[in-house]
Amino acid sequence: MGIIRKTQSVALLLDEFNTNSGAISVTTLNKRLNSNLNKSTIYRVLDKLEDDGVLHSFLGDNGIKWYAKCEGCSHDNHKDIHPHFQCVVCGKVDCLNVDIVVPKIPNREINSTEILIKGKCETCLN
Amino acid sequence: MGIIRKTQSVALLLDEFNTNSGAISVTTLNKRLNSNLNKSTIYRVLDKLEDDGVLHSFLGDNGIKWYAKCEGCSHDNHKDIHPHFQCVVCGKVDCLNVDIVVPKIPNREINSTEILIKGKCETCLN
DNA sequence: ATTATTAATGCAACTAAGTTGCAAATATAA
DNA sequence: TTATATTTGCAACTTAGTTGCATTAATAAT
Repeated sequence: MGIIRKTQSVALLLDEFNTNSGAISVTTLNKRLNSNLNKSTIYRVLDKLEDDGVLHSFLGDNGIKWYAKCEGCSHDNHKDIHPHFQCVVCGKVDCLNVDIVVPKIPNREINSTEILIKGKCETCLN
Repeated sequence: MGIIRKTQSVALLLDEFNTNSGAISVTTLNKRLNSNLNKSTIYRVLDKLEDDGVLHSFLGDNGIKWYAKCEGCSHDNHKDIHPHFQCVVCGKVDCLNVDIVVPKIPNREINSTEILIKGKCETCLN
């Protein structure tokens, strides 16, 4: 079940994603908002926003959860399956607007695919 | 730095990978071996075996670390970059012998790519 | 506008994965 | 057989994430 009431917590969290491009890790959100929001609240609201198709989540480098805004997703159709890119220098993560073809695999049914590409981002290249 | 001495711990852990096909999660190894080995030892030995190119590691569904035997890797050349498949029913994880083409991305340097495919495995399909 | 209802929040306590420092044990070299 | 240095176990710790419950605050009903 997703978001039902428009609360301060929801507004604060959504604001983070509206004022920043790219993905944000849960640990970063906790550090940024811990004076305003309890960590349980942060986890619960993010979970609901994902349910609603507003955010999508994925695992970054150390198994830490990241969230980013969805484009064209809904509750039962998370359709922007795209790779994520994590910079090994600055740690920043972005969604990549790239298609990667995952071949069919004999005798297996594919539900979803998570692709994490690691390397150096634009700003850290030089 | 990798393995230097041939200890009981190393033998016990390697045995797990020799008698089982597929990948094994750290949590499973801890459950299986906790009467023989301390968890610190398990983490440390796995780490060294990865350094030596005997095992490779990756993150499964919930950010839990999995290990599997390498084929043709060495300390400074982990060359079997392949996708991993995790069954959403039984939780089993296998290495897939499949090539997935990751396109070059403008203004970024790609170091590595982790691909986790989720779905139903052979045995859980029916 | 006031009250009633129920979702959302804060809090504290908890679980589980993973790490670390240090003393004791055990491979290997001398 | 002894010396040395790696490896191990242990206990204590860190951090991500979860849960139950009482309180707070949106929303609906009056």
